[in-house]
Amino acid sequence: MSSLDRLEEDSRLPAYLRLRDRIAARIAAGEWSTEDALPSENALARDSGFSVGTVRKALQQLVSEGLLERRQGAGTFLRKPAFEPTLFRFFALQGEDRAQSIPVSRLIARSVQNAPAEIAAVLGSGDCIRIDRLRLLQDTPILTEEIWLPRALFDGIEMVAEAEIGPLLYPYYLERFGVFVARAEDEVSFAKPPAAISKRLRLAAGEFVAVIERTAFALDGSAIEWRRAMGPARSFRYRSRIG
Amino acid sequence: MSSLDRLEEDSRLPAYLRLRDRIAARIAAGEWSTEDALPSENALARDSGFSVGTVRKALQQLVSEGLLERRQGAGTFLRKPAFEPTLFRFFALQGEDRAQSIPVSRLIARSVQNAPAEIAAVLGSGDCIRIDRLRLLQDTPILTEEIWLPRALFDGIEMVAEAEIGPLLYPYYLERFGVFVARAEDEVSFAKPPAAISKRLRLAAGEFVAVIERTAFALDGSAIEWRRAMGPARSFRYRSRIG
DNA sequence: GTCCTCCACTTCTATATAGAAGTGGTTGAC
DNA sequence: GTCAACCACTTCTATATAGAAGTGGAGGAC
Repeated sequence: MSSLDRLEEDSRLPAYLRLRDRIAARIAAGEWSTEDALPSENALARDSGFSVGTVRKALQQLVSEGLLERRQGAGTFLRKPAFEPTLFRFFALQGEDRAQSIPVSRLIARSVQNAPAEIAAVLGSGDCIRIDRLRLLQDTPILTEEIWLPRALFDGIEMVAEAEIGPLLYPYYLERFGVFVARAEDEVSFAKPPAAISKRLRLAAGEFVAVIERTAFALDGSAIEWRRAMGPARSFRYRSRIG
Repeated sequence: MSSLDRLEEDSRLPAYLRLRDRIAARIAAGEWSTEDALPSENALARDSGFSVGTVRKALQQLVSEGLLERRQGAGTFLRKPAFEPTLFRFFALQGEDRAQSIPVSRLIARSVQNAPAEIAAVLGSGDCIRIDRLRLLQDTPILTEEIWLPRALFDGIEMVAEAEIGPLLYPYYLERFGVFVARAEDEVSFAKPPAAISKRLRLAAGEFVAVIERTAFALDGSAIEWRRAMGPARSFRYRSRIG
């Protein structure tokens, strides 16, 4: 089931972009694993029929998209993007020992559902899977998440054993479903939480939460995931870089 | 007073990076205005003595840094990064008419002050100018800002007529002081405001604020400005893009 | 005036080539 | 065994050249 089949090559596109697409498809198909060198420029040029310069441009493109990294003298390597750490850094631990404690994920519920209109509009379809997840740090609830995935891409994820998924979702999306998260957009706000959430996070009465609404996108720009995360506003800290 | 003088060219750097630095210096010196075309690749190659390919690489570098944009057939142009719009988009107007109302800036106080230790550490000097500013939308206070600038770079800004500064600071930094803001780091959190702030924003008793602490950096990576903005948490919305 | 064609100019694509710079393993001297 | 020299291999820099693709203005047909 090569991903190449689905890829109708647009001949109006310049050669280096078509080559980029072909390599990206092979990456998505899992042809190379992380920390494993891709073929060299010369080899790719020979195999593809393009010149070395064109191959370089295609590879450079993939580097700028964050898919590959190249090390002079050593080779070209797959780069697994590290999204989750940034998300978890949102909620800084109050006091002392930050380093030693390990965040834990617990799946609360998974089901096939019709997404609300706004979410369906973003994802392009209302036929969705909903995942509810709680993340804890030293048995203290830090973050509750509500995650919506289009069933067309992630069919079956509601049945997988929890242990198989692991604490990080984006790498799992890639490995199991061939879906690569290229970028995301966050929207941060503050709100009074519904009673159920308040209880789940063990908040004091009237305590506010920070709300992070995130839309994740694939390389081609289509939306892949929508999620809403909430955590105690008191300990909230969101870092972001502009420009 | 050409910025070139201060720039000791590191001869170990590859040619395209040295050329990049030279062009960046000319940009920072204000040689070209926005929406004004830079010299063509051919012209730059002739003048600099490098080949066209090397010039292209230097320009491409500046594009990827967000300083320039190139339009095929038309030319290479300065790109003024649009920071302030993003900052103002933080606080969405609650209800109806968003488009037609125009945000207003009002300077509350300006003075030469010794910065607190944490801020001095970031800016590299405690000898600072402090600006307090209030931003309003339809006469409603939306955001109060406390801005710290190193006096070495911005000496005299505390005396300038308010009308001259205008509502946007970063363009003014560039025009008046030759300081170019290349990127910034934001940190968003949630807090109970001091009484003075609460009053200034006309908040109800016990109402919380969203806090945005921003450090702005120049091209060379040095910190140029630190600011803390606060606004009612209720109407707060922060957008950010990852990856 | 309005539209069309053409032209000078821009950036972009694609190729070829030569050597520099860095990496990692093998080989050989000691 | 240890170290250094070497080597095959990688990516990176730099140059040159030819033509494609897009822009914007000038000049002519009507």
